[in-house]
Amino acid sequence: MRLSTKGRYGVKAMFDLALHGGESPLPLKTIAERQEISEPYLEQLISTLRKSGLVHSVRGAHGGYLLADSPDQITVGSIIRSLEGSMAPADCVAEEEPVDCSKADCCVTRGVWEKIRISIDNVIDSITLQDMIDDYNELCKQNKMYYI
Amino acid sequence: MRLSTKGRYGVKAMFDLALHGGESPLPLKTIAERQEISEPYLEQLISTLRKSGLVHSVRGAHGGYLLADSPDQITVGSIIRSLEGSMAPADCVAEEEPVDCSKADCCVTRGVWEKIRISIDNVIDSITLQDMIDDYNELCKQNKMYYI
DNA sequence: CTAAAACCAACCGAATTGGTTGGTTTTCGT
DNA sequence: ACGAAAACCAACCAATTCGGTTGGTTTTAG
Repeated sequence: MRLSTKGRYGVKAMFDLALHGGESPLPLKTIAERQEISEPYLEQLISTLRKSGLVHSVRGAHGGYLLADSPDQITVGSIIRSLEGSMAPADCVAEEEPVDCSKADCCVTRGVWEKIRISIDNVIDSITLQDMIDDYNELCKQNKMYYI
Repeated sequence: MRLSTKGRYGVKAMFDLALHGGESPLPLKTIAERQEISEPYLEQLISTLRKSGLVHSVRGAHGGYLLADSPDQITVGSIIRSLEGSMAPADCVAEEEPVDCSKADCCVTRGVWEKIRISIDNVIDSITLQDMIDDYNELCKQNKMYYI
């Protein structure tokens, strides 16, 4: 049950924006190169993130992207959900428009899928970009591994 | 990040075996019909489960399948892992042969994927087929919904 | 005016998914 | 001894998804 590159690249890009972005917009090219992601592909992903209101864009020369909110207000969950939809292991337990099954009221496996979904949601909704920055500062900076 | 039908059908089939199976082997046809799964497709899945040692088979007429252990010894995790591999959201945090990344020692997103994997593992390894039977008895039997 | 950058739509090859088809072997009951 | 039931097995297949690429247009700072 792998996450697709959409979710993984999306989180990487948003983390990059949180770590290296500031007042002035960060061009996509910079993010794509630093995170080693195909730029035109990342463009599709960030377009989705923009439509979800997680980033703002500035067009034209010296344009780029900015986080729409402070890093401690943006969760990994909101990023992943924007790009991949619900983290439900089965359609019948998705948050948004769960496919309803005729046997739902007596489906034991449904209970299992729901427990998994809730458990994933708890994790991804509890991690913010600020948490990741803090991790980065502990994990990497002291090892003299900057700007990754 | 949906589970594929392999994992979902596999858990359903194993639950069916736990609920309706007994001393004598249960033919696949019965399970497939009751769970509304294509029989030849389910055959591929149960073949995998057999090779993983989760079920035993009896060939010939009046043959079928039996759980290899008591329901309280078989976890949902072992079933899903047999059919789908690790529940890791990214290759770099899979239990078995994690693809190692050159940046692993300074990768913050890796930490996120690992937390997700551990959280999923905790849930699926804590649910046994016996737990599902107990849920069934509470949830369905009192509503007079037998044999589903 | 030009370069940089966001924005957009359409296309594409490869892999995966969710099966099906067409057998063979084994074993029970008669 | 034989027929039916059932496990076992390998190969094939259509549709979808994945992970992009291509080829533009619009916008804006300098």
